[in-house]
Amino acid sequence: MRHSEPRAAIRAAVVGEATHPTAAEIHARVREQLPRVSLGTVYRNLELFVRTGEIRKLVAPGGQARYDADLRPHAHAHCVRCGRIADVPAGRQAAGGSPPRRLGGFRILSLRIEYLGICPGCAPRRPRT
Amino acid sequence: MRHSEPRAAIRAAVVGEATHPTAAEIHARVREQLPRVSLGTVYRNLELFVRTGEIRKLVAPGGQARYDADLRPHAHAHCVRCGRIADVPAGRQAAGGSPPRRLGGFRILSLRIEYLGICPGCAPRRPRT
DNA sequence: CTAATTGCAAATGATTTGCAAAATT
DNA sequence: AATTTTGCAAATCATTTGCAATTAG
Repeated sequence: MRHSEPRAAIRAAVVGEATHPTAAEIHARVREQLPRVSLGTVYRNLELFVRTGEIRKLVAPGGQARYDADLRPHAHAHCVRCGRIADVPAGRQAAGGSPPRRLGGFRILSLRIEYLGICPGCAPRRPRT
Repeated sequence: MRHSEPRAAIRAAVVGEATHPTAAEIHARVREQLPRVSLGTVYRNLELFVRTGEIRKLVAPGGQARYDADLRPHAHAHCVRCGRIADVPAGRQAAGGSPPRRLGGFRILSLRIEYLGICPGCAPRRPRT
């Protein structure tokens, strides 16, 4: 893998963020510095990073993929309203521990624990009396 | 919700299957009996069933959604090669237990535990010496 | 009779890809 | 100089939607 400005900027936009950005969000951030970078390039590089194991791709129902540069095993809380994803510090529930190597004939590579719910920002604010 | 032939056939195609079919697979099955049913109708009904809680929708990285009529809490093993999804009998790992109601500000609705790996069918068969 | 449901086709939205030009080693 | 990477635009793929016709209650 060669070095390039767009690549470095894309990497920085994922690694520097704790927000699990989407490809479009990453694209926007990269463009602040390098306005000519295309969305296609963002996707190509993210895919590359995922394949080399540098970052992880998170899928959510009915939305864009999000990318996570924190490789430590941890769970996520997905907001079913806005799609936001928050980290759940390991240890809360069964989050920790590495998965078994085999399970029902499958060779297991990784374990994903995802909580679905409503984030604070989307919580229906009860009218004050 | 009214009754209709397409709806009944679509329901039967998900409920009768332990294979976590995709919308396209369900469509194919339904068409064996009712060849005029459109894919749009399949999607509309599946979405309806999901909203009423009759079935559950599973998302996988880079592929179609799959539908699961088994509502008991259980984990899934996703094949990263072919996309197939197998049930993981609860109790194997931390699969069981209902999630906490709140977590990091989120109101938690459900918990998804997904193992990623290679299914038996996709396993690279080691040449017999 | 009235409202829900359908088939069809067109629209959408995210992601991918072909290709010639530009950048990296 | 050889090869990778890019920008752009067009292509794909899954899913959704508008609408007039059909069907259920």
